[in-house]
Amino acid sequence: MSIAPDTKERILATARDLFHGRSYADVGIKEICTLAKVQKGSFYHFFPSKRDLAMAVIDSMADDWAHGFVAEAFDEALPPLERLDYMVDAVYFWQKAAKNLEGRMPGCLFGNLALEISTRDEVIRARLNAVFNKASARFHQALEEAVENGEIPPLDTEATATAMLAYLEGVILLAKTRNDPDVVRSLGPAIKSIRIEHRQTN
Amino acid sequence: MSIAPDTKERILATARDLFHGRSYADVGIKEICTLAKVQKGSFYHFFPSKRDLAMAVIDSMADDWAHGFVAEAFDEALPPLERLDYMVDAVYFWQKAAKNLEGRMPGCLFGNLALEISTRDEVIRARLNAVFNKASARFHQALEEAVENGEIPPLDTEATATAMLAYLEGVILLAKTRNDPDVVRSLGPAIKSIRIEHRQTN
DNA sequence: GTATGACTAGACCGACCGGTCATCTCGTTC
DNA sequence: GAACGAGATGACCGGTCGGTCTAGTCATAC
Repeated sequence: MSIAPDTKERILATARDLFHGRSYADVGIKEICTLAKVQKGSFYHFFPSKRDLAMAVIDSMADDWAHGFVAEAFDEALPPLERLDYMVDAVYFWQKAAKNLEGRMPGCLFGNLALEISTRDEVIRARLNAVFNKASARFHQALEEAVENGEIPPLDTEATATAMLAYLEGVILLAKTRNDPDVVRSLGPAIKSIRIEHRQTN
Repeated sequence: MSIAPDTKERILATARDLFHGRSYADVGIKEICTLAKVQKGSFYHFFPSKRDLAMAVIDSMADDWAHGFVAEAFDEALPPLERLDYMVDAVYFWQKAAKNLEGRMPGCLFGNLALEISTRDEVIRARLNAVFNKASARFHQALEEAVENGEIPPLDTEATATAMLAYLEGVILLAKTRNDPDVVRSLGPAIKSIRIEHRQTN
């Protein structure tokens, strides 16, 4: 996107786009190199293997997320429940923009990779799991605040946060299968209806 | 599983297990043939291509679903809301059994394939979408009945049904990423909390 | 008893895969 | 200005991929 970035960055960005838009297995190193205008030897100078590239892509995307629209959506200046709507909106606009560009809804890179390779690679699975845990923590914090503020009745904030993340991933999955970002907009807001009560500790 | 089924059935069953347990791209025809004790020539006698095999696998699995535990879960003799719990339980036990057998949670074959290949193959995408629509219809019917019975206040049953399916898929996705079927049991029941109100038509 | 056609068998194919490696370029260091 | 090393280059490798093809088996039909 920017002008002549470092070779490594170019590889990373290209791989990210290709993995996201298609899948890990379907994208070859040769193709990545061609699009990134990098030679095969250079590629292997920076990344020991395709698998390592995948992990770098995950880290890079997770980083962008954390400091990009996720940070915006979960801005502590926003009322907690509005953050959920913001997040849903952000996903919607992102997916819609991607579809307009490439004709297809790419879905969530992490979800895609999780279903594709987490059965085959324990390390990558753990990595993706960590990303989800971080995302879940954002929801958790928002819920905690919402309960404190009295915006919602007390509930099991941790479990509900995870459930909300699951719902969001599920909505993206369904939207991708329909190739229709509007699914995110129509189903997304219901994320606020999800509730898991405290396990009775009495 | 059964004793010496037809060659075509053996191929289908083997491919289903392998695709489900790993992924479409990661499983080669040679491997399917070996495990199914079938020669390559025989394979291509029954299936024109790997892609056609994938579609046959989807159809076969969808059929098994529809007549198997989904039919059980959504048995009209059950109270509507109990059907949701039944479905969640069924998913949990299935995933847990699979994990005990193979060490890894395979997740939902349809969800897996949807994220892996729906960006690349429009026909398969549509096929998977149809499967999801059928599943959604089950939820829809249950919700309709629940509203009629007065078990729950009126709501947009169609949108809510889709949202519930999305939630279930999302929960399975997260559980697979954690490789922990218990996630299904702990988050699953919250499916009943999801509500999408009627769009105001007044 | 021979022709037919569904099915089996497995050698074979070109393309492509992830990955290696010897060679070269070129800025930096002394 | 020689030595060095990060990085670039692209030919090359063994293996595997999905898929083809010819030959052969065998039950049935006539």
